[in-house]
Formats: sequence, C-alpha cells, structure tokens
Amino acid sequence: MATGRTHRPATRSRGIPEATVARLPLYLRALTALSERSVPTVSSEELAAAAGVNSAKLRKDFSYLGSYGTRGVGYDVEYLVYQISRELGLTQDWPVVIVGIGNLGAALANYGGFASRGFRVAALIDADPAMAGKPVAGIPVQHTDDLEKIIQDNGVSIGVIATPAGAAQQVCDRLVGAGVTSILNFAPTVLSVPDGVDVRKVDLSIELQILAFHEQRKAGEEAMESLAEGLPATAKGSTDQGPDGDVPAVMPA
Amino acid sequence: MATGRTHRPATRSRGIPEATVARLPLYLRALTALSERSVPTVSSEELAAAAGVNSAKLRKDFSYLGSYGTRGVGYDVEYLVYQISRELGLTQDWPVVIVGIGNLGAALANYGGFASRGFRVAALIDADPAMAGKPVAGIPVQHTDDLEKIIQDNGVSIGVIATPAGAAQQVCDRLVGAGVTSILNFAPTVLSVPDGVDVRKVDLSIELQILAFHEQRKAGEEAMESLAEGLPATAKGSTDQGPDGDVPAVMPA
DNA sequence: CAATCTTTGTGCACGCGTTCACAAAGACAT
DNA sequence: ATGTCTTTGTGAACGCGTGCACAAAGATTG
Repeated sequence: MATGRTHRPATRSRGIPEATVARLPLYLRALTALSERSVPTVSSEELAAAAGVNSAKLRKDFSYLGSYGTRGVGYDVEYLVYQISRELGLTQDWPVVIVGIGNLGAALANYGGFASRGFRVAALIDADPAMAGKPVAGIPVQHTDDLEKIIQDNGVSIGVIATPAGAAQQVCDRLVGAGVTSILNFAPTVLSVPDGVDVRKVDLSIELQILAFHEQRKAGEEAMESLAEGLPATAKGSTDQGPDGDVPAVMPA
Repeated sequence: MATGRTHRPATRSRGIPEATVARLPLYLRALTALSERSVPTVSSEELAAAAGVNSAKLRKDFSYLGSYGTRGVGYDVEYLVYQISRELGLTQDWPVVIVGIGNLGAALANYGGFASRGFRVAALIDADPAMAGKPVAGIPVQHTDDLEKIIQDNGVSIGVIATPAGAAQQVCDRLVGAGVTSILNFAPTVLSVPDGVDVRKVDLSIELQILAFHEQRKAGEEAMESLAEGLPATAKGSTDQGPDGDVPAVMPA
C-alpha cells in the first residue's frame, strides 16, 4: 500500500545508519562505566571488547558521528560520552508516560533505567478506576480519561504501552492522537500507526520462541551427532527427551 | 526448487535465515488469532497485513519451511499453526528459570505469555535469603545456592536473567555451567558466554535511547521546516487528527 | 628532526535480507 | 474439458551492514 509515494529516507538527516544508532547506547554505557573509573582515553579495541562488538565496526560507527579519535592514542572518554549523548538526544529531558499499570507497568515505573539518562516518568495511566490516585513508584496513577490532557500538559512525545494486548491499539491511537510520536510497546500485538510515528516493540514471548528454535536445533544436532558416531550421550545432553520423535531431516552429502 | 528430492521439505532444520526465524512467532500469533475465529484459510496478503509485514517477505519466509500453501486459495490456518509451532519447537515443554525476583522478575513470573505456549516457569531464584520460600505468582522463590541443582533436576535449558547489572555475568556463568544453553537477559549488561550458548537481550534503556534519537531527529526536521517556511510552530503533529479514521489491521478485500 | 610505533579512518568486497515481478499451479465457472 | 482467475513460490536485482586490510595521522623516542 502506498509504496513509492513520498519517498522518506529513514535516517537521512545525518546519514547515521539504523544499525549504528542501535549500537550507540551500548557504547555509551561502556563509556560511562569507564568515565566513572576516571579512565581518560580508550582504544577502539578496548571499547569494542567492553561493548561486545567488532572493533572495525565500532570505528566505522564513530566515523558517522565525525572524527573524534586521535590516531595512536584512541578516543577521549569524556568527549565521546558527550558527543554520543548529544547525538542520541540525551542532553534534553524526555518526559515519558506509561500506560497500563499492571505487574509489568509497575515494574517499569520502578525501573531505575528510566531516570538515569534524560528520561523522566511524567505520568502513570491506567484504565482501572480503582487504581486512580494510588501511588506506584511514588507517582500517583491517573485515569485513562485524562490521557490527552496529561500528554499535552507535560509535553510528552514518548509513550510506553504496558496494557493487555486487547487494549494496546486503542491506547496507541489515543496516544498518537494526543501528539505522541514514539511508542515503546510491551503488549504482544502489532500496532499500526501513521507515518512519522516510531514504534519499537519488546516482546518476551517472541524472544523465548526464538530461543526455543535454536535450542531445538542444538538438541537435534547433538542427537544426530551421537547417533552418527554411535556414542552415548555425554555429560551435556542430560535432557534429550524427544517427545516429538521427529528427527530433523538433514541430507548427508 | 532446491534438491529435487520429495523426500521432505529439504530445507528444514538447516538453512532457515535468522531474520525469518525472528518473524515466525509473529506469524504464529496472527494465525492463532485466526484459528480462534475459526477462519479456515488465509492468503499471504491478509496474513502479512495482520503480522505487519510485506506479503512477498511472508511467502519467502514460508518457502523456507516448505510448500504449505495452495495456489489460488492461500494457506490452511490450522496446518500452518502446527507447522510453525513444530518448527519453533513449541510442541515440546520448555522449563524456564527466572533468576532475580525483583520488580521485573516478579512481573515476568506473573506474565501470562510464559505458560501460553510451551514455556513453563520451573523455578524462581533470588540471592536474597529473605525471599526464600516466599511465593511469587504461586511459585516459591528458591535461593541462589541451589541454582545448579534446580537447573539439573528440572532439565532446564533456558534461563531468564532479571538481576541487577552487577550480578548478571556471575549468574550467567553459573547458569551456563549448570547446563543452560539459552539465555534471555534483561540486565543492562553485555554478557559473555562460550560458543554454543545463545543470548538474547531485552534492554528498556536502549530502546528508549533509540526512540529518543529518532524523536530528536523529527523535532529537528520539523523545526527546520517551519523555519524554512516561516511558519510558527503549531501544536505538535496536529496535521493528522484522524483518531478513529483508520481501520487497523484487517483490510476489507 | 627523523625514525618508529600505535591506532584511527575508510575503500572495498562479500553475504544477507528485502523487494519486485512473473511464471506456474491450482480452483472455479462455463 | 477448456478457459479464466486467483494466489503461490521463486529467480533476480538491489541495498544495507559487516569485516578485512591498509594507508594516513599523530604520538613517542632517540
């Protein structure tokens, strides 16, 4: 639908690739740790190891931001912390609302990671009237009826959805209608939003299923290896129950 | 295509691209919803819309699993649910342990998404002796000292880490040492694991920072536009005030 | 000041994933 | 049975991200 209409270059304003943007927070975290230990400079090799990435990738990532390193020395930690923070927009204050104060929503409200860097929980919103006024993480929960007013009064542009799946799209529509343009979705649903609104999803169930796939594959390979060599299962495969009984079909060449 | 052997869909356990695997849970969710509505068949176009992806991508994804569709008709919902479930390893039971029963860990334990498909919370583990024995989500919390025994007794191969960042690597090492080969990490740290162990991370802070980046970029573009056109900044994003105008997800044919 | 050493920044090639576009396959109507 | 219509399955082209390998840049030493 509407393909080829307004060609919108996603990350064209600065030309920073999306993959790079996704790694910047990782670098920032590693750099912050170094900064707290008063380390003045760091090489791409060291920093890459701390962030769990390839050093060439890290250097290329930084090259998109500019030339902030010194050859023969490395990168100035403090300077880089500042540059990345600025690039990510963390030098300003981001008021955030959390909608859906159940188990997960409450946990998110209590999570320290919010306040740490530029993000501030401006309001908690729930549809349950019984929750209204009740403080969670020191913040009184407000009712969904006031959602639009809360968004506008606080200048909120980032919303977190932690409602049940059934309510997510409706909440999303109201958030977007009230001016929110970035949404972090914890509900297990695909949200549809108009152009210009960013959605990122965090889905426990999906992550587990991906792990299960690889786990099954590992178990299958392991079973086939011991089958092929006629070896009994070694220490590792203590739980190779195959209730499925289905041996993956891999044709030996 | 591929090997002419009708032996079986040759590209089974091997050769499924990672990107495809990551989308299978999405398809499965959409298909399950259709199944509950007793929809017998679905076209790639409809299913793709429901899953929020491109229809060509969906067809290619399914082609890696085998030829499960009927040209001119579409895909049989029930059959596809079964095939994807099997491929993802959801036909078997996956006992899972959650380590770190703080706000987040407790929320995860209560999360319904676990029990729904093949995953079962086998144990909750925390380092705080005061927590020991206390039930969370109907499951008594056990102490970290017994971690290895718990893993082995329950045949656990998937672990969830919801501890503070400082404890994550240590917990990870013990999990891996006890036989866990898949880890879902909620702690804001890079975990290092030996080969053969899969780690997926869920990091609220990183997601927010990525959103902030795009948010800042949008604000910058908007400011530049209104600057260029000499327009005063109006109520943010007010151009698109169609709150209910857009029908979500399912498109009428 | 010149030589050497360290580390950055990047051109290039490669592989993966996405998308297009269309022939083949099957359902359905006549 | 034949033709038409719908939808799949996939070859091919393209673009993005990754990693190698190395020249350039600057620090450091004698």
